Amino acid sequence: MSEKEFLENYDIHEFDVPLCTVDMAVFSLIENQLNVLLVYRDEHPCKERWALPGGFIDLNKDKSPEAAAHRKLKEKTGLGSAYLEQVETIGSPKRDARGWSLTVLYYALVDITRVTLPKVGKKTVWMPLSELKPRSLAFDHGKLIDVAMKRLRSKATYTALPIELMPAEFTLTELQHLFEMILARDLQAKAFRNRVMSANMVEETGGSKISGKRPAKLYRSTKVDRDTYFSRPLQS
Amino acid sequence: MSEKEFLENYDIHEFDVPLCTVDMAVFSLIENQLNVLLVYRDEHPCKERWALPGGFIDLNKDKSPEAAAHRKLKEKTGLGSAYLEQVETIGSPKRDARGWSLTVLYYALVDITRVTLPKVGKKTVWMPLSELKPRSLAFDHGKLIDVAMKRLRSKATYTALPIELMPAEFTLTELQHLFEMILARDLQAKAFRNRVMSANMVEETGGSKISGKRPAKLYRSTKVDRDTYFSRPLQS
DNA sequence: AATATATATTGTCATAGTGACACTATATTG
DNA sequence: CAATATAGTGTCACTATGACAATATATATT
Repeated sequence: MSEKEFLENYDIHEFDVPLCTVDMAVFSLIENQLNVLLVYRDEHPCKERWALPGGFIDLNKDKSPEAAAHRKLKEKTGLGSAYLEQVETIGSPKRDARGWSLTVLYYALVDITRVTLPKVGKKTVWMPLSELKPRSLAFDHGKLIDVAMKRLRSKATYTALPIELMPAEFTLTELQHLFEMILARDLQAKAFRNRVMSANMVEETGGSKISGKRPAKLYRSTKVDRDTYFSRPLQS
Repeated sequence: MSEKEFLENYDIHEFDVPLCTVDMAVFSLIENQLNVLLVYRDEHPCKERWALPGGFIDLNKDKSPEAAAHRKLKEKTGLGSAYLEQVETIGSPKRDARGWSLTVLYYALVDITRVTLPKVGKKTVWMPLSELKPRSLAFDHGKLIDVAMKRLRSKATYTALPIELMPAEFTLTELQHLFEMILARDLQAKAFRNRVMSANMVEETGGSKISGKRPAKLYRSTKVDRDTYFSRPLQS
């Protein structure tokens, strides 16, 4: 049999295949709190529960799982571009009542000032991580958020990635607070500042911000390569 | 409609779904060379070309993509356990002639002295990476090996993971050669030894190995947690 | 206007892991 | 016993970090 004949006779519907989805933990920083984007489910399964944005890969629209994730991110946040990273692919016969299902999990870091939640369509909400009840979410999405959060935490120890969550201009103290929140521990101001400055990850804007007493200098991200790692991770 | 009714009426075969596979880059160390396991394809598509071990997730046998990978590893190498890590999930409409396909890529590190290739069934071969012609492989498997290798290289800068490739007993010079091969650069013997010893990743066996002149002490892995990272990555 | 106070920012020093490279140790070979 | 090859160590400079004291600059208070 030639390859042509083989392909003409091949029918994927003859086989048992898993459900195949893409899910995303979209993180943002709102009033000094880490938030994650949730979408309300109007339909079965897990009807009337909150879930991560995501869904089936559209074989006609999507050229890759990344493309599917970007499409869904755009639908939910209006953002055409944002930091998006694949975390892990998780599958089991149990996680979706419809059958054996596989999801490619991503996380996205967005600057909340650039987001416009859609006014029509599905209900979406920013949920502070501190108020999240993981068990209440649809499917295993509580666990997925946990996996994504662990990855973000790990990244924060050896890259400046969380800077993606900051608005256009920010102070180093604000940035330090963000890292402290992600890492769930306090950092030394001097060590943190040396680290950030020597990596050339930010530059002064010239402006300053008064948040009480001494004004803090404002910085912007220099948009260097996200893959540039610090020469040492923060100590545990 | 109740959830029960919904599920009874749900038929995955109504939808266009991607082909869903698991592929593995199984690395081993043979005669001081990094090798990768290849399987000969008897059937279309990509008939009569070499490919990575892998294939469709079996919804009846496999409880997770990891389980599918472990099952295939056992089939091809006889190994019931080995270091196995998910790398990335890659999909596109083009990579498989049968249609839109998604593969969860893993890499495995095996001790070649514990491997027994199956005598019956598919032809399998250990291919030295130095002799590999990536373009000649089936599908995009050349690229997959490259992705897996990049991950292994990255890991070698901040973990002792490659130790999984070594036999039960080995000398530090041999281990250093392995790291040098993976990283594609020379390392300082003193720095390397300090690093390995202070992390308590190996212990002396008491024996020694004569490979010419002064005998080298033999060590074994202490099987500490694979997730314990060095406090600093090797400099680039 | 001087002082208290809160937050921002910097100075200083000890510590620890790395790279570089010279040096020592221990076997075989002729 | 000397030459040699490979194994393994001593030493030092460098650098990023943690710890914490010290300084800077604004507002609030008197």
